[in-house]
Amino acid sequence: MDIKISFKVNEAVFLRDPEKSDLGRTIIKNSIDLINNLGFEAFTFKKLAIEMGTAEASIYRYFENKHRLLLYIISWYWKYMDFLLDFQLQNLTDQKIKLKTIIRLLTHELPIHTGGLDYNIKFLNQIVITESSKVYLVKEVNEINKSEVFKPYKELCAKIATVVTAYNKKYAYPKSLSSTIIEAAHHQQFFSQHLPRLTDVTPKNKNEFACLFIENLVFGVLG
Amino acid sequence: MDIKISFKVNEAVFLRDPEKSDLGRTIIKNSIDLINNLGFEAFTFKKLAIEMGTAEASIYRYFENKHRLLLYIISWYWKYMDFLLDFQLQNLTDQKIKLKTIIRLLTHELPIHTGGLDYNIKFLNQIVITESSKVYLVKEVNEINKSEVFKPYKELCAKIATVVTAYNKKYAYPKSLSSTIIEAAHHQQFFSQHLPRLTDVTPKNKNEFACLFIENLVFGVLG
DNA sequence: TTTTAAATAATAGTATTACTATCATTAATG
DNA sequence: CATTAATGATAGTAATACTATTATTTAAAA
Repeated sequence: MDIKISFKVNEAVFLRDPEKSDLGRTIIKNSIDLINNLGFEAFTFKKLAIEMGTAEASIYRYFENKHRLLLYIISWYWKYMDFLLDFQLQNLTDQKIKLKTIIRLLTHELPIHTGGLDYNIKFLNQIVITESSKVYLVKEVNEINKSEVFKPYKELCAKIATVVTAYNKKYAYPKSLSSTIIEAAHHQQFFSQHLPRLTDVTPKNKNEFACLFIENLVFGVLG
Repeated sequence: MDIKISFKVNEAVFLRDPEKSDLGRTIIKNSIDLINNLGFEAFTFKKLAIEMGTAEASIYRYFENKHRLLLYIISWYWKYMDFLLDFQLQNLTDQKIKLKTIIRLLTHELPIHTGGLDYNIKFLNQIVITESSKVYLVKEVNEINKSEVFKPYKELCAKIATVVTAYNKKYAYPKSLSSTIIEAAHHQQFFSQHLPRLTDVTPKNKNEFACLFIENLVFGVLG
């Protein structure tokens, strides 16, 4: 069985759908590699074009600018996370185990799923940790938000909030808790990698640290 | 009594100390206004120079680039926050009240303190919310960190962690909780302003929302 | 007060970035 | 086979992110 997973990212994000052509898919694949390599600030369409052996203009036919490309990648990730969540929560009835599954998913590298993901998952993970907040922390956030491109993030957040509420009906801030654990998952991973004194990471629990901290946080608040 | 508050920002951040000349102070003051206006991405030294009626080259004598300028502003804010914290925690003995004071400080506009702050505090606050994470979410974070420029953030975090531990000696993640509440304070304010569905904000509690959420979170985890 | 040094203004210049436009070529579709 | 759509190749422009030079002003030292 050779399942090919693909997600529809909101059309407002791109000019031409990169899923629908070889060039498009190559753009995404190489972007993930190059953004991971250079960081988003130093990443340019010119460099990407050279890397791919294509013309800069060709990339501009797919994305208005590099911010939109990043938004595409991050949206794709959110959709994928949403899918994995549905998949992994299937048949679970214990809300505590559901929450643990969610936290585990948010604080670890994406599992390599059967079927053709030719994106580098390790790199994608790093990009999400380091660059994802840059898609909304911009002056034009209200404008961009009008075209509903942040919907995947909001839906993921809403889905987690549902489980939070199912676990504790009296808790007053399910959505804020959800967005906080998503963001904290990224921050605590980034900090434990680069600025460890902002965390309580130890050499021993390096890989599990963010997961442990957030579990403790969530079940602390929710009881 | 006319107290002039000033904080020494790590010398590695600037080329020439902006506190020590009129031009330097004007650069900071106008930067805060202009970054708030344009957002950090669209902000340039050229535009700043025009705004100030000076030459672009003059600004480059103070800061290597706009990232360093932002780092200066954010460091200044961290130092100021640290000072305010010392000031407001003075004479408090109840650890719960201390924590509430900290949370209140982190989730509200800076109080306008007696004495000459000619920076626009409202703007500074918005910049911290929207732009502060951009100072460390960069590829060069390890390099930059070597020159100790993130020390003010780490010290602030450590100070909050001390109060956390004083409140609950058994809690295992005081530093991670501290960095999380600092970051969540920013995120939840940003989200409640621009992407409210990622939060549980209501029209009624708009101003107090982030504070209420984080208080609930902190005392939920710490008991 | 003069001399000297330091800071700033004014101007120019360069490489890179962030695009847009044009046109020829290739591939896909009907 | 003809037509359309996608790509490649090339050029060009305005803005960005700087560096360099020289003249002028201001401040400090002799």
